[in-house]
Amino acid sequence: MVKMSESEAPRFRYTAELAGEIETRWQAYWADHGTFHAPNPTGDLADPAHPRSGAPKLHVQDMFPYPSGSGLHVGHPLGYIGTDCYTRYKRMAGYNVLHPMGFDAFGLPAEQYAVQTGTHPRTTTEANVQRYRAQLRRLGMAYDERRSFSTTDPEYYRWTQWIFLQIFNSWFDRAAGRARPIDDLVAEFAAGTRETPDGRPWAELSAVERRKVVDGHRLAYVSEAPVNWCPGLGTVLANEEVTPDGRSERGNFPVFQRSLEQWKMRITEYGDRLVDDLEYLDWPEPVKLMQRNWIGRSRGANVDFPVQDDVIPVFTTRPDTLFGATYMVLAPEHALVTRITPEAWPAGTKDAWTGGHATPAEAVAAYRTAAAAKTEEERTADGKVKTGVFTGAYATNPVNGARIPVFIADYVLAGYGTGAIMAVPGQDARDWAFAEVFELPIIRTVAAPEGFEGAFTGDGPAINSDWLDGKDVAEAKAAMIAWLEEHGHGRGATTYRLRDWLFSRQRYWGEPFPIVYDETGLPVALPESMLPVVLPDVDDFSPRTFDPDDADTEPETPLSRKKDWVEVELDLGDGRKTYTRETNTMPQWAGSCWYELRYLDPENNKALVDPENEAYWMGPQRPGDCGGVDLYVGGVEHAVLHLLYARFWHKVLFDLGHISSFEPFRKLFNQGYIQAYAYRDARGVLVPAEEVVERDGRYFHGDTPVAREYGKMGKSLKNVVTPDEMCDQYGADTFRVYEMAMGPLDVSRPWDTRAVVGSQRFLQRVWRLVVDEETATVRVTDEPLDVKTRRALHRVIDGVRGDLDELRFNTAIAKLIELTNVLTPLPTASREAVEPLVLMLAPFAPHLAEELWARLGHGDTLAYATFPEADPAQLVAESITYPVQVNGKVRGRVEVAPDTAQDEVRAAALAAVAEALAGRDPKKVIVVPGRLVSVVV
RNA sequence: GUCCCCGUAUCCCAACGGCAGAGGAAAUGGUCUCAAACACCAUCCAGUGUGGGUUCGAAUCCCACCGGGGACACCA
Repeated sequence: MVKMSESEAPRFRYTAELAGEIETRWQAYWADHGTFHAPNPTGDLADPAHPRSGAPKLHVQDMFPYPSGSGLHVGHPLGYIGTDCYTRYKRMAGYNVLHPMGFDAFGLPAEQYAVQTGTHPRTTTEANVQRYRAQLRRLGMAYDERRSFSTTDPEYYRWTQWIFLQIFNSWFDRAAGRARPIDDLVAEFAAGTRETPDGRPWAELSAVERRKVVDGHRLAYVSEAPVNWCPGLGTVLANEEVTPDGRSERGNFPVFQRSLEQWKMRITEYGDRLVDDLEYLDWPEPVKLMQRNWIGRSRGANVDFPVQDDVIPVFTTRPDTLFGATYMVLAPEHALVTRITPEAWPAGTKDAWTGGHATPAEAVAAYRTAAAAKTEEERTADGKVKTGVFTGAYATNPVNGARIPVFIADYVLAGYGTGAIMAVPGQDARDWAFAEVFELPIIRTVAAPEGFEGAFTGDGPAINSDWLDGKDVAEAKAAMIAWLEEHGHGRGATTYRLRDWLFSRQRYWGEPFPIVYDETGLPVALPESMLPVVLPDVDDFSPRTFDPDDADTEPETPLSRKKDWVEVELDLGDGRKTYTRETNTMPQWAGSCWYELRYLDPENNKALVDPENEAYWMGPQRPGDCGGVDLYVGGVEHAVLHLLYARFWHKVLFDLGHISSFEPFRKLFNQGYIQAYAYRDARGVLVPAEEVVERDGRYFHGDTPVAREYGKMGKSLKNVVTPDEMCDQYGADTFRVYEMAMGPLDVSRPWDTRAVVGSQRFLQRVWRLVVDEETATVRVTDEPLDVKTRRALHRVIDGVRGDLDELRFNTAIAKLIELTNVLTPLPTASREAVEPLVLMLAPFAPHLAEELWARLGHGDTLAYATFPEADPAQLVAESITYPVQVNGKVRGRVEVAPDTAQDEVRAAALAAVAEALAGRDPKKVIVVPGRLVSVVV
């Protein structure tokens, strides 16, 4: 098809073939000349002679991809093209632009492929990275290729391991609210300024005891704790990697709670700062909200409720409602349940409370068994109907001595707060629902509005609350906390939903820990000089996996089978000894937790980043600024996981003085997705989307009618379109312009190959404006523009700059098309308009723009040419046409000079609509300068 | 169930509270062609999801509802 047309089209038309030739040539030029190298202030990448050396900086970054085996489809590069257009514009506008790209290359698919085929994951990964690089180069991305890396490069993960050691070798000083070196903690213990856990002097502790105390404070630590064990994957998972219905995010296998010894990171200590510092960030509100939800900070109080000889602490956000606490509920799994359960039902036990059982012990046992058998899904699915059972025990409400029954119920979660609550049905919808089922008293302690039914959770004066009466909720909370603390019944407290980050995985394809164990079984950090700990080759890449439903299994790591690697003889200061290596590997998130920093100084082998380079590219820009990447573009699916972990590591590095910014990404932008239609025939079988045709609004595959559906682009839906196909059929520049012109960057939209031709026609018109299609001669003249066209040109320049600054690429392109359409019919193509047009086109269609720029007689790349600036004098219209409205309807128009006084406009307007007024007196005349005149009669 | 975002022409999308259309696709007609495709020219197409309100004036602001997408979902 394409070939036929080329044989008869004018010889020098801008076809896909010509575009391909131009594109290949300019890609080579850019690579050969290092056109997009960005100079650093210091170190290997410093270059004082660079045209942007010392210029204002701009650091723009994309969320780097995992290089999958199937390569890029047209949806993947949307954000990359967006940042490329933006940074090319900003570079021309005078900024020193850092726009790098790397690869998040550790991860499960390469490992699973290795398990199936025996191919080393490194082989697969490197081949995929090469393919991605080639695809991105073909799209004309202006990356500084010197700054590219994969997280799997030993020279990269050496620093990932180095950061792990920083975290391992520090602790969180709550008084200071920040991380400090672990040596400071040891010094405090030794000096006696900090008490040891059991109160004995530091000197009396044995060496092993001391190490255990210190290890208990490290930000990275090993602990035996309930974790998410996924037998189907053969590994444990972080909470964030488990779906709400209790399955693995990857693979969708069942996940079980098991108590296992694993590495964790003390991210919970940073809960407050991770919430509070969101204020500094220019991020989409939904993402901030998701982070707040995930961290789940609640302020309130812990209150002690005596139950027989025990004291059960509860956490509440509403200490002000304590007088309304009419019963207590423990989670079924709560440790004290058995102890407080008496032998017989006390007098006055209601039938509804016993579940029909003869003794409390029976009732409790039956309820616990039933609750344990339920999955997480079942527990929440029928969440409306409250279930539970009376334990037979009574607690004492500390504020008024009231005797209140203690229940167990599965609406109280063992893992949150203290696993027990005081129930205040008057002010809590869940407690209200439970109280109705179990006929429990309801006492309102906040005055509800007249006629209000149900639990009232709003603000209002306290009632039925003795000395709290009349206070509003906030006052009452504060007063109650003070009272509890004064009388020893409780204290103010803050709880988080966030848990410590499970950091070890039983996988092969990840960063090894820089940790060994000595004869005590305690971890020992390897010194920096031994980094990187290189991932050894093994024969078998798979962790031991199990029947996905078999919870009673134990993880076994691939590295543990490599005995000659695991056992190692080292001198770590105590002479040569045998140590055992840690055989877990780090989770995939590790490499992406800090890559924004390595781009700044990728070849530095003395530090992860030189402080001067970090301060220049990412440091705070003004007092009160958090610093960070100026623009970070990626999908919203990383709202919690990656972005939370990266913020955490960044803050630790900040605390330890390695960097000057305390947030990694100042501005975040979530790009939309390109989705695609898929088609099924009557049997429900997918047919290749490219073979489907539309006739009269219906869709056919051959002669078979097919049904259209809308979804992700992917092999499974048989609707993949690749950028390579688009480059072959139209050229990379056309593809770039099309993706940017389809709509705003943050809006998802369907792919439509048929519509791409519109962008090609546009570029062809621009080409034709400069180059004669028959002779290839340049047809641009030095004749000045006529006055009207000049004004149009400057309006477009002004608009395009404004659009680009706000990432509104679609409207910027529309304005360039508009300008082209204005210039096309003119008898002569004037340089005065064509050159700015070519420069403004450069961010979107860089190859074509470079080619035209060269043909216009410029000897150098336009990457550093000045982006056109509008002449303010040209933006003032020579005359203004005012529509004149009478009662909201346009009844006439007047044309006046731009500087006409309002009175004159008013007079002219009234004259213009005299007929419509028909002699009526205007009640009111509104003149909106430069816009319109509105007459009210 | 709660919260957030979005509903403009056949489709993708524009429009500081001020004449609803910037741009693209499709469709229709034409120029070119032996013919077709490409290219070029022209034409066609909505009163802004629905109902109220504020205003001289509402796609835009407010309220309710409908439809689509997303987040959270016993977190005390």
